[in-house]
Amino acid sequence: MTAHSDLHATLRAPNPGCGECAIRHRAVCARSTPDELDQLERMKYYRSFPAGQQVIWAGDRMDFLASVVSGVATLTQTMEDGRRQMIGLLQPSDFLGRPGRAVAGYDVTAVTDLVMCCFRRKPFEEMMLATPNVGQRLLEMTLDELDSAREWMVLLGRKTAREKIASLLAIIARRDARLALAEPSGRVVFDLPLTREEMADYLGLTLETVSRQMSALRKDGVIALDGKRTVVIADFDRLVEQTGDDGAEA
Amino acid sequence: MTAHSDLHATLRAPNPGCGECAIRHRAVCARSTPDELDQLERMKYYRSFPAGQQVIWAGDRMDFLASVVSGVATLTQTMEDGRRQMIGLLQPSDFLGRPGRAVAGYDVTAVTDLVMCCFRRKPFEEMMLATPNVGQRLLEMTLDELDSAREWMVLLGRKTAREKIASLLAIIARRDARLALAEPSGRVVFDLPLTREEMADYLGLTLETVSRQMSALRKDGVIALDGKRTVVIADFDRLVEQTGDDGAEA
DNA sequence: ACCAATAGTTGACATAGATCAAAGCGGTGG
DNA sequence: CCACCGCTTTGATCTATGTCAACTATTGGT
Repeated sequence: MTAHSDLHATLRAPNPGCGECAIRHRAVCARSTPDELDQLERMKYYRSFPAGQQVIWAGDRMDFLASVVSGVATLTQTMEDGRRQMIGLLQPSDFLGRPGRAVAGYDVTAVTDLVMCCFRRKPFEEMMLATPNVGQRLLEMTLDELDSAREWMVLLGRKTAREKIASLLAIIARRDARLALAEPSGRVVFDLPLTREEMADYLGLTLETVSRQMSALRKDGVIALDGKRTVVIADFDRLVEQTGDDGAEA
Repeated sequence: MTAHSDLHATLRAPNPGCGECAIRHRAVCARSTPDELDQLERMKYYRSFPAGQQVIWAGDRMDFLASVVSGVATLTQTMEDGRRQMIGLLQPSDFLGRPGRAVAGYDVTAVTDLVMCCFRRKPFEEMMLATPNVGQRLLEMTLDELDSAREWMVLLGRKTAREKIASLLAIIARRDARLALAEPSGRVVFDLPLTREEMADYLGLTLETVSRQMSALRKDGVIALDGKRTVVIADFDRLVEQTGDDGAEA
């Protein structure tokens, strides 16, 4: 949980220095020189969003680009008749926005309390032209995102409901482990940041199917639930066997 | 790789100059200076592949990066039990390979006769570090690919079989039109570069469902077929209505 | 403490698309 | 010219997942 003061509103939070930043070594700024960090420092501001709040609507003008500092945000696309598909899940150090395009392509929502480090668009884009480090790092990050989007396409196009759920759980477990700099194995415990409906939007399923498959995995002893949101995995490898892919994946 | 030389094999084609290159203004080299083009000229070689030939297998070492000059190639991922999902469709000017990672992540197949302009990895990567134009252009192209991967995720996760087929036809029609620098509208005619099975792999369907939906669209007068592969669209807007999205898409 | 609201579960039933099977249709090589 | 092969179409049936609906559990407000 994070600082927000009044009720439902976006907050401009105080501006920690890049030196102490938790995502310093993974974010767009990972390769920036001290001099560049100074510049970034001058164009940046923190914003917080409470869980559930919309960060951006598709079609909105976005005058900033940003790194997620803490919390989780989703990117979703909604069809005219209301069908929704999640197309991205932003975690700490992930980047939001597209240099060179000021109009958002999709909805962005804070699913947990969220803190973002926002860069004013104009100076950020100028910096990308003037010096290579940010751009090079962003290319690398974008290639990684493209890879995971492609893995996601396999999930959406070819996996069964059970495999989809297992894959999502494995992804979240891996991400949590990564923040702790470990590879998950054996017993793993984590909190689901998503509701059943959000999981369904992620997986191209209905929330009922998600619920049923969670129950099935529980009945089969692959997972256990502590409350609705805390997931206990007795044996991580056993979970990975249910994902349909060969374990060697990212 | 894969230098092999005989009958059904890859051909090293003569090396046209960048000056006359058809994809010069859209490919990774779009922003390169004459000086940089000279450098690229020295690190590049053309290769041709006949329709149906595998360009790369997932896990192969790739000592080059490349632009598609002409023809169409697919990127596909195969699960252990044989389920396949197409995760990319490379058209002229599209880029293949990942700077900084020499191992292919997925299978690449020529679905039509294919010509690629290959760059030796080492000098290409050095050039990306030394000068910004290639890297900046590649970032832009990668962001575009990420956008279309995300559109694709919506298709895979939420569209009906009929909408998927209509979407694919619209995408191919748009691509063909783009090469002729026009927006499709009214009557459009094009050749499908894919078999029914490849379409199915693209769309997360079976080939039977693809065939049935093609027949249904034909019966409903949305499309007409001339042979199996030539598609005639009487009214492009009518097709777009069947895609499920609001026409304003890329 | 209670109520209302939100999130999740479970059941009964419907259906889009998968699966299994057979047959048509062009091409190509003998 | 025929036989074969890859591709496609079409039909009959099956099934995973969606839909609709009722019920339960949890949470936060008064």
